[in-house]
Amino acid sequence: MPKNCNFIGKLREVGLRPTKQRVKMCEVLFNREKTFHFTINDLVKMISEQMNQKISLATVYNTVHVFEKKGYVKEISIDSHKSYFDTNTSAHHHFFDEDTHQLIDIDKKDIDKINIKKNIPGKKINSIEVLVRVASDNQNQKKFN
Amino acid sequence: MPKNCNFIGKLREVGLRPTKQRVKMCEVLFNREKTFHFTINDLVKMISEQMNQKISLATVYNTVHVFEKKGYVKEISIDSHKSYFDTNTSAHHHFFDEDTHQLIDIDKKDIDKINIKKNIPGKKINSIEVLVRVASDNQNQKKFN
DNA sequence: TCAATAGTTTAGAATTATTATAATGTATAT
DNA sequence: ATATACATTATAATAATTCTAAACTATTGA
Repeated sequence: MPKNCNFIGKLREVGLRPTKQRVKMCEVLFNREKTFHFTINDLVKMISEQMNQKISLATVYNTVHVFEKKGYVKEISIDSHKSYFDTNTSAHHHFFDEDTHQLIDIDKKDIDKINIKKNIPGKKINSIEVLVRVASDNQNQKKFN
Repeated sequence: MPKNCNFIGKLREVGLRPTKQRVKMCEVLFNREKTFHFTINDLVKMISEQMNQKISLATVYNTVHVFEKKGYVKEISIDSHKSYFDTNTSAHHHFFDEDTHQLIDIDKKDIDKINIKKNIPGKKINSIEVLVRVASDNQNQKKFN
């Protein structure tokens, strides 16, 4: 979603009423240069800081999930104990920094096309995603292959 | 872990007392031909069925996590709402069937080596894993790239 | 414009997955 | 055999998420 766009219009387009909570969420999520990775808690914190009024946790959960269903954000599976979301909804790859728990997009050009030489009978591939776990170079080193 | 091995000895090797609960868990997890993917609930159900005695949920949680720390099993991040474990602890790739919620290993030879052309300064790669989501061919089709 | 209504937000309760606790039970070393 | 350290258990606690029902608000159309 481009910067500074008309969030009220965008919300109407997908059949959502442009309430002030939703418009504020759009600003926090989409009014930025780069892809944004967040957890529900991150979002509640940021919205609370930017609004004179408190926002309910349930509203943030509900609205994020509506946005997910409508394709505005996408959930990333990294850690089964926390839900991470991404404002980049295309299938793409990530670094996950195990020290800081930060997600970083991997540019499509920085990874070769993945070719799966086998398929599951009767099943179609929906997505192929790579997760590269990284950590500080001078500690916590594990082998990989 | 090979089939029909001495679980009591294996447990002792990593400093775990071979209680009947742990031996039973070993049998369920490792006494099989192929890699096994499971959730804690799967395991409780299977163990309960195979033992005359009930096993506590907490024991299964605790023991699975001890096994994980000791490198007998490995957690797989697929779905942020459920923890999947795998008896294949090497870094490898998976199909995830979105219809049945089943995990299937991808053989190393069925996927080309992944080459990441960029790195994060000061960070070392710990693992590279690919997740291929599949679903029934005649429904639920999404584009991928 | 302004009420009717359909949809939204909210606080708090409910649910689910997981972890901690404290009492009881058991494997092991001596 | 017995003491002791470690395990198991039922249950309580916690954390993340979802549900609920009442209050609130944006939209529609008279």
